[in-house]
Amino acid sequence: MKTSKSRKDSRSAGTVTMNDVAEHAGVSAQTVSRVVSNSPLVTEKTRRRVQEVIKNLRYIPNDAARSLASATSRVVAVVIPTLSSSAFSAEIKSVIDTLEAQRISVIIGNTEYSQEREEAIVQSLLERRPMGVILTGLQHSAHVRSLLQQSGVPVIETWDTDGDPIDMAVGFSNLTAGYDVGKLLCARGAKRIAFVGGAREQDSRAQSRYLGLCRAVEEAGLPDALRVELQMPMSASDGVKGLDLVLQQEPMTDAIFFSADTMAIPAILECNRRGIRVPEQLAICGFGDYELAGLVTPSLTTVRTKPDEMGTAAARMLLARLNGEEETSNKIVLTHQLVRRGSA
Amino acid sequence: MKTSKSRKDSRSAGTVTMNDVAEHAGVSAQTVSRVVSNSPLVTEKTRRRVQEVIKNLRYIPNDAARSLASATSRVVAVVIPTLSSSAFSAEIKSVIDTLEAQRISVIIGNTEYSQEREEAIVQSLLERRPMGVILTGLQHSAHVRSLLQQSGVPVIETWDTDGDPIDMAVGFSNLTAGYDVGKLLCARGAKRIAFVGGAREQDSRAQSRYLGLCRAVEEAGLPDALRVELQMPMSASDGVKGLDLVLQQEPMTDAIFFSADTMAIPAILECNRRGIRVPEQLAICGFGDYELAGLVTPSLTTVRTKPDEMGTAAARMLLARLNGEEETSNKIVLTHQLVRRGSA
DNA sequence: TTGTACGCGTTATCAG
DNA sequence: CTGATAACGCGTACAA
Repeated sequence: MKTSKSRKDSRSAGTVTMNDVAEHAGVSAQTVSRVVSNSPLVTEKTRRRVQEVIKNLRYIPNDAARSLASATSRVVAVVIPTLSSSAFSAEIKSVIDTLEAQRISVIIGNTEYSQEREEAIVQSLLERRPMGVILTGLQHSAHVRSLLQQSGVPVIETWDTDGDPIDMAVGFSNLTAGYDVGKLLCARGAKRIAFVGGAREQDSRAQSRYLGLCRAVEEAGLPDALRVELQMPMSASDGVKGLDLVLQQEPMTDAIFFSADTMAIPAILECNRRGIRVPEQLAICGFGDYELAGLVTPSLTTVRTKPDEMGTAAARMLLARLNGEEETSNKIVLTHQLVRRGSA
Repeated sequence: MKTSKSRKDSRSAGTVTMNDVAEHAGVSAQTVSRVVSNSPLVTEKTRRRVQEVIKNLRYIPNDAARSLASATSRVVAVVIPTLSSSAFSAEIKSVIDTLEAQRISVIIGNTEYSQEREEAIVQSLLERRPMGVILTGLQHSAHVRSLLQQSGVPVIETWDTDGDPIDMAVGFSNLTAGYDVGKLLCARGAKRIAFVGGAREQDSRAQSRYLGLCRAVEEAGLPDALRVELQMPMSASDGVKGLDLVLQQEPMTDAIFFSADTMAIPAILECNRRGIRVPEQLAICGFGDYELAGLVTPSLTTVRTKPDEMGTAAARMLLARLNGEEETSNKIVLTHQLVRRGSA
């Protein structure tokens, strides 16, 4: 009879383990394990008995032990730049929904657009030995990249396909999207175009859209687009602020491309209030096709991307890799659509 | 020399463990463990040496092993009804930010307003032995409650304080908030008031707001408020739909209380479009004080709650419990404010 | 179909 | 201040 203070005593005593279930059911722990994991190698009868005991004892498997023994984790990490954008929320929702069926949980890392925070977050997330890591964008510090590559975890980068992924990527071309917007604005006859977005180092995707815009502007033989940089993440009031800054720096501006509908929608509202006629006097184009885009007056011309499809695609791509399926490509380019409405 | 196919071979071979670090550093694994966990019981010299090796070998601790051995998990689960509401996103962001400092990760469970999904999610999340579970609202199935209570995990319910928590709660009184709105609308002289929200069983918090509204309406001696129920989660177009349904069922309605700004804002925009004068002809009140509330015309009268403060408070409350701090109360009631603007 | 032996990578415990 | 040893709860491999 062991009397030494076993470690178990000091733990939350009441924890029911697989062995407890096994004893009560008169089977081996292994059989319980089989029942829990739905192995077909168990008689219907014993399965029922074991499940009964599981229920009575309220046994809940310990995932840490499972992970340790099986070297897999049922966790996927998603790292995003902000939680205050409906686009990223929608992406996460799709990822969660897609992975839930496989009983995989999602851990969220929130960088707030900071590369430093991204490093710390990735490092910390890797300790959970996730089955995959879903990042935002293609721009990451060398440290993050090497960390991820060393670890061998499948990595999926989202929201951008204008570059080479660490491993896999699902997104769209921000460059092309920006170019499309530029073409439209030029075709409308805009002469002085401005762009409002986050700092270029902070949000490289917005930067790509800006570059696309510039290309179109240049092709049209127009002067360079004014670029107004705001602090990320952007809020609705930044729409008004961006509008102010543009008009202040370049009063003759006749078209503004906002890097997100978050800003474009308030900008339209503000124009209405000030009596600035949209689009006649000032054309406005957003990005993201948020819900309200079609409901404001004039309705917002914007670029529709599909965050939910992107999330689903990312999750599927990851599952495919985990299932060892053959990959046709490591990069999925989703289409975006220029949704032409009233504001431009 | 062991030659049997050890299990290690079949694993992702390159994994560096604490023992590897120990060998390379010429110390015991225990010392490495102490260094990793910042134990003060290590000479500065050996600490440096070990850290050097950790860096060179790119050692990343295995959290599953840590959890198993220490019976703690550095994970907190947050269960919300939808990810498409900025309110819940804001709450989550605060929770993540507050917990990040303690290197605690957050796992998100998304119920989509389904109690069934909530059960499955809670069950599954408990397998991770989270340090705490943060739920939305006070309404949960008996199964969920007993599951949680049995497990012994600290539970924090948010967004509602009109009832008894399983364990702890942080929120505000939806009942009072609804009552405040009702008082305001009545004071404005509204005679026929309507409420637009989700199905009552799905969203008990909105239901409480409705009940508060009803009380005020009754006190004013007005006829019962019309209640229009929509499918959760609500989107912007539901604002227009809600408006339509109300006017269709009760054309003489002169005030609408929407259970969320998500709907109230599009409703205002739609009224503008249709030439319905707000608030003269139809007063509109929202809930949540979303960013755009102050930017539409007329600006939206609404109730401000503070999802971010709620998230922070919930996280802190949890940390306090984990630190064994004494609790003054198991329920924190945050204030809400009726923000009176142009629409009501 | 079921059971046994062992190891997964780490921390707790206690001896030095 | 450091190390040896024994768990932690489960899955893998193989035997029965």
